[in-house]
Amino acid sequence: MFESPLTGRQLITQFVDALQELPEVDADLDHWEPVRTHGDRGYDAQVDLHVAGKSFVLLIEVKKSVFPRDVRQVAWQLREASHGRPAGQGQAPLPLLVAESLSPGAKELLRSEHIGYYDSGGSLYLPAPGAYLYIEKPPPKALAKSVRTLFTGRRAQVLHALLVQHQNWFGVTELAQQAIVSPATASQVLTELERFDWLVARGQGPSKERHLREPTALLDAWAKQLATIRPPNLRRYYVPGTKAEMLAMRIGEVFDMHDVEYEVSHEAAAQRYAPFLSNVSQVRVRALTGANADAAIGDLGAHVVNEGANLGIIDAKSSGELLFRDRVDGLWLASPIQIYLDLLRGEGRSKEMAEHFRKERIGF
DNA sequence: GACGTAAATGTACCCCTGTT
DNA sequence: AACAGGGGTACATTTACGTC
Repeated sequence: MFESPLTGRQLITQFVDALQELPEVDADLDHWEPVRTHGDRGYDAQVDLHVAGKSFVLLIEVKKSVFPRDVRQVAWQLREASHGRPAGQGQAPLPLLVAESLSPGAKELLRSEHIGYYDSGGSLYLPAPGAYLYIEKPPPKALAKSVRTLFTGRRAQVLHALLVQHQNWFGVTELAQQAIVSPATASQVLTELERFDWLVARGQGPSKERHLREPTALLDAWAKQLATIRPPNLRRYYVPGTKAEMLAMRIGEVFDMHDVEYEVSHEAAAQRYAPFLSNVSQVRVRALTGANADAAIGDLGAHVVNEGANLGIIDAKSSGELLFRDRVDGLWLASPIQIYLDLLRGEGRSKEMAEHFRKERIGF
């Protein structure tokens, strides 16, 4: 595949074309500096804009992908440029950022700073006096994808580690060990989070450490992301001969006996941390797939059912999915973060329970 | 020298598709 | 239906470089 590597030139052209297509708008690219003259950190291009009989000069800065973190620096730079330049026809030139992708947070910041923007997804914001333009489009595919992958697989393990110990400061290698990922993966996730301004850093080089400043924002974003991806498969079973309140313990014993890595999650686990429901009729377990797990399920006398299941199995392909499980009273319970995320994907009253649980047990 | 980061490279796996 | 091959994805590993 190839990632359309739009050049700055192409982006600008696309932007000017987008303006032209609007009614009563005429735009000309009148100045383009592919290479900056040394020392001049001003702007990349200038566009003359005529809209509804008024004329404006746009000073344009081009970037690949822009996050809130980048906005601050660019904002300052463009301000300098527009003040430094003689105003065209009485109007002060308007600063505008053109990028291949702009994150939602970055757009919001730009709007509050009254700096115009355009991205390759077609979003446009131009706060010209007397000629306000605002078009909101979903973020371009590349950005949507980079956000989606942040919350899956190994990367999610890094987020999990950060959330579980959100009060701590971490070096990359230390965090990588805790999350059971490579240092490179941990580093990538951290730099991505920094762009969203959810992280603070102190020190540089080998002594660099990071801390999750916005655990709420991160967990909210994760929850939001979950809604867009399909929930993991659940295998439903009925285990005969055990009373509901004893079922979890029984399952735990048998899984331990067969050396199956597992964790109880959903309602049954939440109930043990923060009682909410009067009774829980189904125990949901995330377990490492394999012969051992099959043997354990067989030993329980469990059989597959469509209705009336009292055991649900969620397959885990690596023990990274069982990160931060906790041994409580002889039973492995999923981490509070994992329980919350699982409950959100559940049915019936489980979303309600998720929020109760987050408030009571997670606290942010 | 130890660590952090980015880019290049390697690898295992999955999904799709066309063939038999 | 079974299968091989292509393409894509998700990570790890390697490498090179910068900073402390």
